[in-house]
Amino acid sequence: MKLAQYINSITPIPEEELHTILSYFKYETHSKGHQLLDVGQVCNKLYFMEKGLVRSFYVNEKGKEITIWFFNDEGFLTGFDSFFQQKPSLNTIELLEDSVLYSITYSELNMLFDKYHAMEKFGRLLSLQLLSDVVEKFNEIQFHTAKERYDLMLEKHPKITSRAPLGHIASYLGITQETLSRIRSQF
Amino acid sequence: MKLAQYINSITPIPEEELHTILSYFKYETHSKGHQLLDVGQVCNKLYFMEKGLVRSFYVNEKGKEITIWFFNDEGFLTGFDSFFQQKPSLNTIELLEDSVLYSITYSELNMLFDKYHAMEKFGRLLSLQLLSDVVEKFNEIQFHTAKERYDLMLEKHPKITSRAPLGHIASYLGITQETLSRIRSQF
DNA sequence: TTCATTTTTTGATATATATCAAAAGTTCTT
DNA sequence: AAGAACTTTTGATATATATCAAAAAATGAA
Repeated sequence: MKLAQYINSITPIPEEELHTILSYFKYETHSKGHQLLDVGQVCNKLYFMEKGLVRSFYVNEKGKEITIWFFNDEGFLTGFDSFFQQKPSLNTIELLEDSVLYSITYSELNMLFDKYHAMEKFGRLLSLQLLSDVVEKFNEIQFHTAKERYDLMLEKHPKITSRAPLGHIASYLGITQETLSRIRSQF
Repeated sequence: MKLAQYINSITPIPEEELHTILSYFKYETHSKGHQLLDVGQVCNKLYFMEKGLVRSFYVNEKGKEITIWFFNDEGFLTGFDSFFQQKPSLNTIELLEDSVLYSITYSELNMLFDKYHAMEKFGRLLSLQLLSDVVEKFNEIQFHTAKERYDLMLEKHPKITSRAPLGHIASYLGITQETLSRIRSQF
């Protein structure tokens, strides 16, 4: 199972503890278009994605959907603010492809954090990794031209760039879809 | 001591453990202009700031200093990437005012994480808070005009906005200092 | 397979902000 | 206190990207 490997690669967890931890994760599959989280809902689950493509977005004042992040690798995702602070979400999380996930609830996760020191450490290291990912994205977007942003995205996330719709990618990069279309046609 | 209160406000730590933890923090004062971290150095300290003003910046391809963050509240700061991954820093951390700090080394901190489950939890929650701060900053900057960015900064960080030089604020907001000067004069 | 819907492309024009240059103001040093 | 060095302001012009509009292409449903 990919999830076990993933956890162990971040920090080693004693066999028996890991076994208990894994037992709390529930296998879920959902098809394209399914919403894991909607605006106003309190996110109650942390997901591990085994396969699929997902995005988080919000609708701005002008009614336009702004994509905040994509996810397609093996790894954890959730409505971060909503989940960790248990408050209503400002964003929607939507599947862009049929996906395979494992989920754990907020209370189960916290129980495991309290029960196992190694699990708490895993949580700390995962948070630090998320932090570093966010900072990286930030640097890729601010201080770069539209073309540079797209090139960076092509380089760092080629799978997402080829699978997600142009409009979603454009809003993720903070540019209009017309501009992205022109950038693509220049090559 | 502000540091003890701060830690306890994030997660309660048993009296005796907290006492031991605090004993590892060293009081440091430095004057304006002092660099806590320079490019190429591996950051070895996590700082708690009790009083002062500090910024982190890098020098871009054109030789211009780009400010990444300011800090003036009571709270923790370090060269995050460099410290947590123990790799050479890409940024400089510089004091903009005489400051009062407490520091702990990387190895001491990790020793405490391993020794006390409550400390590990503190580390996890602190990382999550940093994550949420970074996401907030990101949203304030992307998708806003130069004027809106400045107004948001004025609103959220009035102390920094009045104490830091205009050029530093401009690069932090991702605009030129000429533009920021014009925004200010419009009021 | 066809029609309707959604997504992408192309074109013309507008606009916010950058860039370059120089003057004015402020702060630091001796 | 005077001069040097740095910071901020002001002006003129350039430019990347947005906006608005409509055509073309792709996708999905019946």
